[in-house]
Amino acid sequence: MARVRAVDRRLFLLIEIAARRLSREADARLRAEANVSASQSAVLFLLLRRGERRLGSIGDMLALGAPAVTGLINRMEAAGLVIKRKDASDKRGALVDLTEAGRRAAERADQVLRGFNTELDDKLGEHDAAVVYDALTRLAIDRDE
Amino acid sequence: MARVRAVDRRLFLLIEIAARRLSREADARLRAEANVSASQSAVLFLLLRRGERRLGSIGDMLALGAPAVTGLINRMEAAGLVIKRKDASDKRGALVDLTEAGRRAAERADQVLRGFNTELDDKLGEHDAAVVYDALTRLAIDRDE
DNA sequence: GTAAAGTCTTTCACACCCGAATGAATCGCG
DNA sequence: CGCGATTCATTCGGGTGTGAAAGACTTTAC
Repeated sequence: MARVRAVDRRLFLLIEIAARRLSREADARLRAEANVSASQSAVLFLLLRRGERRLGSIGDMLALGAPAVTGLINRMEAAGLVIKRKDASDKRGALVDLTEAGRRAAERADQVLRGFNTELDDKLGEHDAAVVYDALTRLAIDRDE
Repeated sequence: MARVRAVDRRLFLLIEIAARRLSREADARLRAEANVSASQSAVLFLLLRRGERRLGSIGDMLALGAPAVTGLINRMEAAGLVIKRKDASDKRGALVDLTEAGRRAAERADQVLRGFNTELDDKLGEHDAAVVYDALTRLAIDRDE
């Protein structure tokens, strides 16, 4: 039904379309099975694996601007997934960490996305998945220095 | 500076991050040089190549839901880029077409994105770019039938 | 020590996307 | 023909993103 090829050959537009489709699907599954959004799940995974972090660090890792992180974390705090506290060693900043509920949600979300990712890998095949992963990593990394 | 690899190995999250970075860059260039947004440029290219279309058709091609298309087209109409008129043969629907200003903006935007795309291709290399293009196309196409 | 510059987060105004619900027009089938 | 199902677009409420500007704090330089 979708006629993606017809739209344009520009890689940038194609990535946007693919990202939109995948996000919609992933978001629906995550909300249904783990009660979190796709954006929230990225923060949960980050905190689960790397522990407590500053807002700015979260933004660097997820390629989000500061206002986006502020809003996302505030909503997650209101949902009881994370707690935010002032950084005693630098009172400009704030540290974010998982709550117990956040940790459980992260683990449920991990299961959901693990399954989703397996489906995507199957669809692409081993070789292509590896190339895509590597290529997107190169694109996602800062160009400037 | 960006530590994308550290975040997660899940393809879906990586695509989101890459899409965000590329969109930010493309959007900035398009606004500076063609005075349109990245989202608007996708509609402009579609109309330039394929001519007048219904709102729903635009949504199908760009993987956008109906409310997103309504808002996007309304903003573009307010900016003088497109005109919307009732479809005489089916009064439920509306047809969207480029204005003269829209056509000029589409051509400027095309130049901008052509250059951007060349940079991306150079960064990826010919083989990887082809694989990524093909893989994303498969991902972007509807899974269900 | 203090003034200037830099860093971190928030606020603001707005673009852009979603699902759900609504209204308008058409289609399809009895 | 006529009425129920379908389709197309819009509105609504809300999440998620942006750049610009402001506020709080820290660092740097003199």
